Amino acid sequence: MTNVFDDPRITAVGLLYEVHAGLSARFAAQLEEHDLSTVEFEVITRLARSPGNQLRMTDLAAQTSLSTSGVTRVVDRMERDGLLTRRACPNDRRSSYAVVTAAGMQRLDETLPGHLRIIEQWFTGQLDPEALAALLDGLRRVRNAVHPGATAGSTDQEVADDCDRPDR
Amino acid sequence: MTNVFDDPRITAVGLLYEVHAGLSARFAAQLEEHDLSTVEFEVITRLARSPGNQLRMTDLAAQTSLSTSGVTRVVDRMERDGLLTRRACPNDRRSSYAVVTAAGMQRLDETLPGHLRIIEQWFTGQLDPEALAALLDGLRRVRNAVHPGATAGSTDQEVADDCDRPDR
DNA sequence: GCCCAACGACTGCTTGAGCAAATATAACCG
DNA sequence: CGGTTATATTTGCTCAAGCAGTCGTTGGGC
Repeated sequence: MTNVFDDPRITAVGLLYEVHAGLSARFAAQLEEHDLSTVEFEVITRLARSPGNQLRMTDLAAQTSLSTSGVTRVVDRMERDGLLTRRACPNDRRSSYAVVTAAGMQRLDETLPGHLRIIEQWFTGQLDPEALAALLDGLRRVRNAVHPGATAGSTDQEVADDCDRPDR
Repeated sequence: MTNVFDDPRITAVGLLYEVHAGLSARFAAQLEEHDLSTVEFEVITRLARSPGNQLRMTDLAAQTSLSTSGVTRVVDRMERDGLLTRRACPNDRRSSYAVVTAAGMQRLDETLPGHLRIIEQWFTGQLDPEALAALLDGLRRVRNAVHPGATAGSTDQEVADDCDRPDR
């Protein structure tokens, strides 16, 4: 019975994947209560954390797990549902912005607290502070190695400089 | 700029997700060299680690991320490609087994070493033993909490008892 | 100013996955 | 034994996502 699949490396990956799957399922369940899919939540979050609550379609694609055509379609749906709007970029008529509407911001506001609660309940709250720190530290080091260009957070170096009227 | 999205909980999840995405991408790239998709690899692995290199369709679905209809179709494709065969269950004519063929086992043998190398290179090898242990311990605890019925490993309690002629 | 390469968004097509219905079989109960 | 209920798999339909091609726009070289 001493087969390859008991290899600790396999086990390690299995663990990571099970945690991911488990959390994803919890998230999906909670998001569904607010009529949001996982990608819609990701999209609206990325937009909301960006200056002016907007991003060009391409940048949005770069920050999410989607291709540009995927973004086109998610934004289509979300625009239809009133969560987002497209706005033309005044300086470059090829580009357009996806902007979160008031309704979209409200939906996000309704959704976030529960989302944070779930993270707390099933992830961060499961470990005492040192253990959590150790976990995150390990993850961070692996992330930095495997980095597919991530740290996607605020990568907007000088984006939204001259192409943008961030107010409104 | 002190917005909600800098919340450490969000960051923690982001880290986990980036690690997952990064590793998944590496895996997919290596698997593609051997003409296997992620789910195909998951399927063939689950089967190969099971007694007789086979599993009933339903059990296979339970052990993977797929629905039963999803399993039907993956097995369709893999059968067409010669990696798997269906075999009728002699005791229950509703059930059928998916069995790994010799070609399937060979494909898996060709694929696994590289797969393990990738895990080592980008994941387990990134941390010294204690840090890795701490990471895995943290993951394990979160997994046990969020557990969607996982520990999918050798859950086959008394499966393949009377419904099975595990030999050829 | 003109041309051409690069770029941004969108669309047609294909693929893979899930849900729900259909089919076949099994098990149970009287 | 006959009927009802549960279980295993497959199939029809729908939908979301990617790739590759299209169209309009931009910017640089000359």
